[in-house]
Amino acid sequence: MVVRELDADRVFAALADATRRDIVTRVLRGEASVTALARCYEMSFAAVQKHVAVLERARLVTKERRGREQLVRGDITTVRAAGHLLEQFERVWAGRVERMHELLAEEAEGNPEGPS
Amino acid sequence: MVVRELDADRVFAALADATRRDIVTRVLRGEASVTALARCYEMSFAAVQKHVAVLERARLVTKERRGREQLVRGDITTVRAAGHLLEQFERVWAGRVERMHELLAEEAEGNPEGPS
DNA sequence: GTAACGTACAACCTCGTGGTTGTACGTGAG
DNA sequence: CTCACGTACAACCACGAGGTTGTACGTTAC
Repeated sequence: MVVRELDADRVFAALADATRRDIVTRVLRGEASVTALARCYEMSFAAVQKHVAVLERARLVTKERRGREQLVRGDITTVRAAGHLLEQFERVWAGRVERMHELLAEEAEGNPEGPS
Repeated sequence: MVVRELDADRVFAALADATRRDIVTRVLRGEASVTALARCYEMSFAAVQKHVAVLERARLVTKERRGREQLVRGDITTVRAAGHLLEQFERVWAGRVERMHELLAEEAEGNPEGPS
């Protein structure tokens, strides 16, 4: 397996919100309970809980029960998987540039073996 | 300027759709008109047009009029900017690991100058 | 045991998104 | 000039996202 299947739709959608990106940053720095996270933002506990749920479905965070608390921690592997997807765009783009160079080279050489 | 201000919300939201990611791939490989793109997908022209508009607002693509056509091309710099944002998550995560190592080191040394 | 805490979830509202069809307008070809 | 083409945009619909409040349930503290 490629470490794990990446649900690109869910991951990018989850990252498309400033609050959620902030939550990811916090729990990447160190685990935190849902209520501890909720205290950081000016919105209801339920709202934060939903954000965490979105991040969990995207596998950007994991939850682990400890006593009556639920500890949330960031999952760096999913972040990396998203980064790799972006790198694929880079490769596509680089490939296009390479093809352009080939064309230019052929023209400069007077198309010795180019298409008729 | 940091090359240009990245609107993370818009960029990630734009990337959170398979059709739009496919469009980005195509126009990163080589420019294409909106109708040419529309022919690639089983949805109305207007729908594809909207997707392109979303990508344009996120600056993932640029449009340039040529005659009666509108040429769409991918903007690799925005893709890179998004990648750099993901790398910031990596750094946060790495920083946490580093701090963990410091704590372990202090414990191993018997906390010669640690907190009372 | 009881009370407070941390969590989960349902119901509800509003707004943006992704799709449709229809219409209008500028440009290029014949 | 005329007509087809490429594009733009408005109106509409269905659905999910993001927020709220209220309620319920398990767990810890006292």
